[in-house]
Amino acid sequence: MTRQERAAQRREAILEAAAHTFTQKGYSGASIKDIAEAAEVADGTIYNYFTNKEALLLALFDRLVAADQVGDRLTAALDTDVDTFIAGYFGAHLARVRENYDLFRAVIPEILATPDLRDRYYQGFVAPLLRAAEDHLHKRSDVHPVDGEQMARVLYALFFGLLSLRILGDEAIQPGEETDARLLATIQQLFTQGLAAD
Amino acid sequence: MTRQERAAQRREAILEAAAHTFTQKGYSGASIKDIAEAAEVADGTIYNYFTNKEALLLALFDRLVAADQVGDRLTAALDTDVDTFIAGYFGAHLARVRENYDLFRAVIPEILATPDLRDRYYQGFVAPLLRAAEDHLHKRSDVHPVDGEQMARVLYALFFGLLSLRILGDEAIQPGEETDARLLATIQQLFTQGLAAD
Amino acid sequence: MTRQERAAQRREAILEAAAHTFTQKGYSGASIKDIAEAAEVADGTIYNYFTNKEALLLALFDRLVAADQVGDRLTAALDTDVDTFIAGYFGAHLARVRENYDLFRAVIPEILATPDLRDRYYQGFVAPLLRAAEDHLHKRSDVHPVDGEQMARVLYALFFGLLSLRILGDEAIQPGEETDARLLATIQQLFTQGLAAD
Amino acid sequence: MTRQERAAQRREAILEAAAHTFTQKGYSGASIKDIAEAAEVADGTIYNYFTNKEALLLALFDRLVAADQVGDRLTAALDTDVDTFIAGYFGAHLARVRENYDLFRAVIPEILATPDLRDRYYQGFVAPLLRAAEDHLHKRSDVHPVDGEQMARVLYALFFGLLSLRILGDEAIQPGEETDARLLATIQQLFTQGLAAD
DNA sequence: TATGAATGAGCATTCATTCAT
DNA sequence: TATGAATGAATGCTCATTCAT
Repeated sequence: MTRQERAAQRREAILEAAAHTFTQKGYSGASIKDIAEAAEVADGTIYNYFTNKEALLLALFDRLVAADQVGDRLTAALDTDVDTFIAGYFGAHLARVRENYDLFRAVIPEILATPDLRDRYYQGFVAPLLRAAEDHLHKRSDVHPVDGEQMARVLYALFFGLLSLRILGDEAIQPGEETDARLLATIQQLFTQGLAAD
Repeated sequence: MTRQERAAQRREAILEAAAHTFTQKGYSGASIKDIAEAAEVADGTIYNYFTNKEALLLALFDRLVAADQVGDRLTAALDTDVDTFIAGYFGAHLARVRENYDLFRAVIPEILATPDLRDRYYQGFVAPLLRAAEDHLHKRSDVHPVDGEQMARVLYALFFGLLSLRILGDEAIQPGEETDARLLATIQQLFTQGLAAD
Repeated sequence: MTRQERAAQRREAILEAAAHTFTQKGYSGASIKDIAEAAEVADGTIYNYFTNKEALLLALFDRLVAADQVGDRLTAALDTDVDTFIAGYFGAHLARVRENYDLFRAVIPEILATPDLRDRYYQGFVAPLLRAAEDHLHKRSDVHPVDGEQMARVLYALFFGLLSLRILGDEAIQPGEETDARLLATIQQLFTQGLAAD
Repeated sequence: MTRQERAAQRREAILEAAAHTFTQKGYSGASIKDIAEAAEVADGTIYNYFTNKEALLLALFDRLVAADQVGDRLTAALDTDVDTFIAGYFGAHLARVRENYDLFRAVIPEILATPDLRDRYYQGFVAPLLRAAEDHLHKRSDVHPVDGEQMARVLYALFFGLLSLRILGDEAIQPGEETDARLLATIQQLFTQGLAAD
C-alpha cells in the first residue's frame, strides 16, 4: 500500500466517523474529539486532512450532492413513458439514499439548519434540478397540461419529504429493497392514476 | 396595561426574537446575547421568562405543533370527495404555514438536526398523523386501492417537503395567497388525475 | 405597634433568615432570593434594611462579637480561684454559644474563609482577648509558672476548637445544658489536675 | 524529563496555585482565571488536569487529610507515658501543619464553610480520630479517670483551634520550629500538671 | 505524519443590585 | 415602604485549533 493509499484510507475513515458522529449528535453537538475517537486517530490528525470542522461537513455535503446527481438524467428520459420515467427517476434516487444512508442522515439536517449550506445546496443542486424538471415537463407530450413550475416543486418535495421522514425515524420507510419497491409502486400509482377513483 | 399583560408581551417579544435569530443562525449558532439584542432586552431578562436556551426552542416547537394540528380533522373529512378533502387538508396546512412562517423556518431545521426534538416531533405529531391518514385511506371508498401505509407517508412527505423547499429559499413557492392557490391546484390535479395523460 | 417597631421586627426577621440560610448553604451559596424567601419578603425589601449582601454578614458578625464579649470579665476574675475562674469563663462562653447557636454556625465559618472578616475578628476580638488573657495569667499567683503567651493561645484554641467541632456536626457536643455541664467539668479537670495521674 | 513528569509538575503547579488563591480570596472568591494566572497556564489547561473547580478543592482536601493521618498512631502509643504521648502526638501534628501550611490555610476554612466538605471531613477524619482517642483514653492506666467522650473532644479542639488561630493570622503562633517547641511545651505542661498550682 | 497537551475565545447562566410602580 | 422585573457584569466551562515533540 503506497503512502497515498494510506492517506486516502485515513481520510475516508475520518469522513465516515464524521458522518456517523454528526448523525448521532448533530453537527454542533459533535466535537472534534468525538470524531477523532470514532475514527481512532488523535484530534490533531484530523487537521492534517481537513482544514477545520466545517470542511468535514462540506466534504460530506459534496459527496451527498455527487451521489444524487440526477438532473442530467432528466433530459435523456424524455423518450420513455411517464411510468418508466418515474420508476427510473425515483428508483435511482431511492437507491442512492439506500447506499449512502449515513451520509444523508448526517448532512440533510444541517442543510436546512445552516444558512451557508442551505444556499449552497439550493443553488448547486435544487435550483438546477427544478429547472431541468420544469423543462422536462414542458417538453413531454404525454402528460396533462400542468403548472410546470409548481409540479416540479411537488416532485422535489416528494424526494426531500420522504428522505426527511426516514431521518425522523419512521420505521415503515427505512431504506431497504423491499420498502423501496413498495414505495416506488405507490408513487408510480399516484403519478399515473392519481388517488381518486373515477 | 396590567403587569400580566406586559409580561405576556415581553414573553412574546422574546419568542419572536428567538425564532428570528434561530432562523438566521440556527439554534447552536444563535447566542442568548443575539436573541436578547433582537428582543431589545438584557441577557438576564430572558431567564425571567424561560428556564434556559433549550426552553426557548421547546416553546417554539410547542407552538408549531399546536399550529399544525390537523390529524383530528381527518376523521371528519370522510364524507367529502377526494378533491374537496385534499383542498381542505393541504389548504389548511398551507394557511398555517403562511401565518406562522417564521416559526416554521426556525423550528423545522432543528427538528431534523436534534435527536431529542426529532423523537418528540415524530412521536407527538408525525406518528399520530400517519396513523390517522392510513385509517382514513382505508375507510374511503372513492379512491383506487392503495398501499395505505406507503401512501400516508407520501402525503406527509409532500407536506414536509414543500415546507423544506420554502425554507431552502425557493422563490417560486414562498408563502403567499396566490402561490398557495397555484400550489394547491397542482396538488389537487395530481391527486385526482395523476400526472400521466391517458 | 409603631412604625419603628415594625421596621425593627422586619430587620430582625431578615437577619434571622440570613443566619439560617448562611448556615444551610454558606455565605456564597446563599442568594439574596433565598434569604428573601426565608424572611418572607421581596428581594428588594432587604435593600431597604441593609446596603448589600455583605452588610448582612457584617451585621451578624457584629452580633456574634457582641454576644461573646468576654475580655472585660477577665480582669474582674482575678480574685477567684482557678477552678471558679475556668468555670465562669468557659461556662459563660458555652452559654452564649447555646443561646446564639444559629448565629455562630452562620458566621464562624465565614470568619475563617473571608480575609476581611478574618482581620476584623482577629483585631477586634481575638487580639484583645489574648492580651487580656496573657495579662491575667501574668497576674495570677495561684498557677504554675507558664509561658503566658502560648497558654493564652491554648485557652483561646479550646474555645474556638470546641465551637468548630460543634459546627462540624459532632453529636456528642451539640449545645445543651447537660452536654455543656459535662464538657465544662472535663475542662475544669484538665486545668486543675492535668490529664496525667501522679 | 518525560511527558509524565511534566504533566505531574503541571498538576502540582496548578494545585499550589489553587491553594494560594483559595487562601487569598476564599474558594468562592477565587476564579479559575485567578488560579490559572497564578499557575501561569491558560484557563482551559486547568481542565486538562481537573474535572472542575470543585475537584481542585477536593484534591487539596484529600492531601490535607492524607497529610494529617494520625489516628493510626494512637494505638501504638499506649506504652509510652502521658508526657511522651502528648509530645509525640501534638508534635507530629504541628510538624505536619508546618510542612503543609499553605494547604491547611486553603482548605480548613472551606471545610467549615461547605456542608459537603464538612461531612466528608467529619466522617472521614474527625469521627475516626475521636473514636481512637476515646478508646486510647479508656485503655490508659496512667491518667486520672476522665469523661473519655468529652476529653477526646477537648483534645481535638486544641488541634483544630490552634490551627484556626494560625489561620486568623496570630503572629505569636505562626508555624516555625521554635514557636512549635514552645507551644508543645505549654501543652505538655497543661496535660501533665494542669494549670492550677497545688 | 501523528500525537495530544495547551490555548483562549466564546457562551450559557447566575445573581447582586436597581428602580419604576 | 414593599415589590419583583430588569439589568449586565462576572464566571465556570467547552472545544476548535495550534504546535512542539
